[in-house]
Amino acid sequence: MTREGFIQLFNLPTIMDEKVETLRAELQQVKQENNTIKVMLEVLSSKCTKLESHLQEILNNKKAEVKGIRSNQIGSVLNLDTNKRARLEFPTAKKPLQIFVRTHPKDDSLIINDGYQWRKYGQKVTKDHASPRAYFRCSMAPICPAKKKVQRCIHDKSILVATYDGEHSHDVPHESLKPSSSTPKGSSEANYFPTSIPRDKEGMNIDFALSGWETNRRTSEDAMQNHDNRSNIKAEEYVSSLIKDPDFTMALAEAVARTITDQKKQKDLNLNLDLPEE
DNA sequence: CGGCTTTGACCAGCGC
DNA sequence: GCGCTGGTCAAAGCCG
Repeated sequence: MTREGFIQLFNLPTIMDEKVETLRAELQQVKQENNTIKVMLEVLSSKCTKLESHLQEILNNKKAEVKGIRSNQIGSVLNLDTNKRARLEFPTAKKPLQIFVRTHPKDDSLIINDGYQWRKYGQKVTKDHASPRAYFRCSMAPICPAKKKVQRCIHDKSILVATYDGEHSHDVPHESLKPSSSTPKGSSEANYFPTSIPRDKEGMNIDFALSGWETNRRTSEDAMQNHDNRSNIKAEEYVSSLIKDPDFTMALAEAVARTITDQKKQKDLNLNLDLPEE
């Protein structure tokens, strides 16, 4: 055996250890990506369900039009009969807008900086969620009917799901797209990409928090924090144009599906090579 | 002191 | 009618 050969043989365990470490790191990364895709799939699936129900609703409405408005008249009479506790009810939008916001994993607050000033009026632990749901009311105008519910995603607790009800009765506060000074003391707010998604596009809104999360996590965190007003508005315009394109949603779904296929291929390859699986 | 959050109590709707 | 659940109220306490 040559001298070089002996040295190589002597260093073999170290080389193997390094390789194992590299492979472990890669495996870990793939696992994380897998989790992200799971969440995205869940979101897409829920949106698909919403679209289906919306379609069903449209079909039902068409049927109702054919039959006439008789049933609606009966319904309104029934409403008048109710002798229930008078709640301050304002006319709200037909469908709530849902927004997904990524927060720091260690941040357990339910506060999202979306440019408006919200006052928390309740918190509840719901049946199907381990994390509590917080209820907020817009406090920018005395009689603003806008409300929102904020809850953490079941599968990824770093993601906040905000459901908006009602429309604001005042102007959009562009200035406060940055974290506002009126923000509750000491609370860290979630990074937020403003949207101007029309309500009729509900179900097609994009999960800003999720898109490109794994591939560009660090960049997006830093970038979002450093966004100034102008870039936020630009982003808003850009996102709006994307959302208006129905092909974009399809392309996104295809991309997710492709990623899953690629991952499966990689896994099969690893198995063929007899690589250890955790 | 005003504005906010917290939290237990209360209420309405719904299913059984 | 009853129990469960989600949504809201309101008193108490905290903080700048």
